[in-house]
Amino acid sequence: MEKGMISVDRWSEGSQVYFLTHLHADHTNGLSSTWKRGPLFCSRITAKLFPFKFPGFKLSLLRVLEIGQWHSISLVSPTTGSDTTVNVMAIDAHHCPGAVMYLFRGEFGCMLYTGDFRWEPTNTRAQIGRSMLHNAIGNDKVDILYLDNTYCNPSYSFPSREVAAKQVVDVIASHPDHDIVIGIDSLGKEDLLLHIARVLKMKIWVWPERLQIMHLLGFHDIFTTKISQTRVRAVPRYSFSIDTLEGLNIMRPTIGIMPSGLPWVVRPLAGNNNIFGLSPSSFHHRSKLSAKAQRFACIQNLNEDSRAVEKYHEYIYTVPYSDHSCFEEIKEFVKLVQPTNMKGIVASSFSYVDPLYYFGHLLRVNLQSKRLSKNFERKGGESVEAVHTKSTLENDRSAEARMKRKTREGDLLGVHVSRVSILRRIRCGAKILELD
DNA sequence: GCGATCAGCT
DNA sequence: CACAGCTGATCGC
Repeated sequence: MEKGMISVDRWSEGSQVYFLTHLHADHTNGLSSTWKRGPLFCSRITAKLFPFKFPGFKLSLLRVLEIGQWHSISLVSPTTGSDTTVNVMAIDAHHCPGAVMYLFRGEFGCMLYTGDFRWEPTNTRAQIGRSMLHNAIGNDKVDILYLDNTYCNPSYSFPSREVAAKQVVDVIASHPDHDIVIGIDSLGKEDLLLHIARVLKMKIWVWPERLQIMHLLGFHDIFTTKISQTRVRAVPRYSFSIDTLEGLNIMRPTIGIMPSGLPWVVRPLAGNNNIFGLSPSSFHHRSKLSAKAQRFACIQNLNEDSRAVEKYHEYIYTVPYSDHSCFEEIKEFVKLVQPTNMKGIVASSFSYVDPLYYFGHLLRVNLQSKRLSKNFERKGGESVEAVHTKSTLENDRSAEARMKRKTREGDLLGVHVSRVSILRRIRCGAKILELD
């Protein structure tokens, strides 16, 4: 078997060290309590939460990286077989608690793996992150950027979380006699809940496991599991549906709030007309616009930057609160990093767009990648695979073959996208073997 | 009986 | 359709 060096959010065999960006399930596929493949690096907060998600995990394998500090790791070069040093820095990704990006320097060059991230233009933590990253890169150049391309399409435009949190507070305040349920996951959106609790001076109900996580994160006296103490409840997103809200309304007047970067969130019932806001069908309709119309739509979106609260259903509001960067923020990030090449880390079953399509022109001048980018734009679909292959450090043949089997080329959104025909979203992770 | 994986669903 | 995640069935051990 070919020997590897480093894996990020990938847990198959063959690497000497492994890095975890954050604890969401789509980044930990393959990780388990019985893990024994090698040292696992993560942030301090992730390490603190780790035993909760993976009880029995051999903690001697966990390595905490302090944010903003360079760490040296001794590895064996997969190309020469001799000892080599890799330097790595973790930087706050501001996605969910503990989420970090990793900047690597080694014989393979300099690479940045963002994991999932959100850096709003005016956010303090993002500003600290930007200057930290800028200083860490210094005069070096980033050879390859692995980018959170979740919302890598101009149609994804939404306000900062600060603005969206205010929208949520407004919705709650305008329903003084209603119970409120907010759909959240097992990690993330804490800042939103803290904002609500502080401004409206109320506790927030969470389910028991979530309360434990809140306590691990250091939030005491704000959350409760006693239903009588508050009218605002944060509930698991999977338990949040139109059916649930209709059921709750038999007992008490209740509204649901869905914080999401996506314009559709709750699966409509069969036959539901979706008369409120941007429905799945209207999004599809918009998606069929030509590339030119798409770009026009995106300019319009820029002007209205703050997408508003939408009433999705009689009892359900969606608020554009996202823990992923919107299109403009991704673009600013790429301009900051100026990588020589880049690759998206998210392959969505619906709208995967290679970041090179929109941001190829922002790359540091590099003949090979410029040529690839040009081919990509000229020939479209056929060359997508070529760009994918050339721009990746991935070398897991079986995984690649699997991807090819499951991938077909489509022409959605007026751009050539690689459409994955399976239903699940795929997080790629990265395995670094050698310089491309 | 247990963990890993997958289908189905939200 | 899915930002992320649950439940239950099945399979190999």
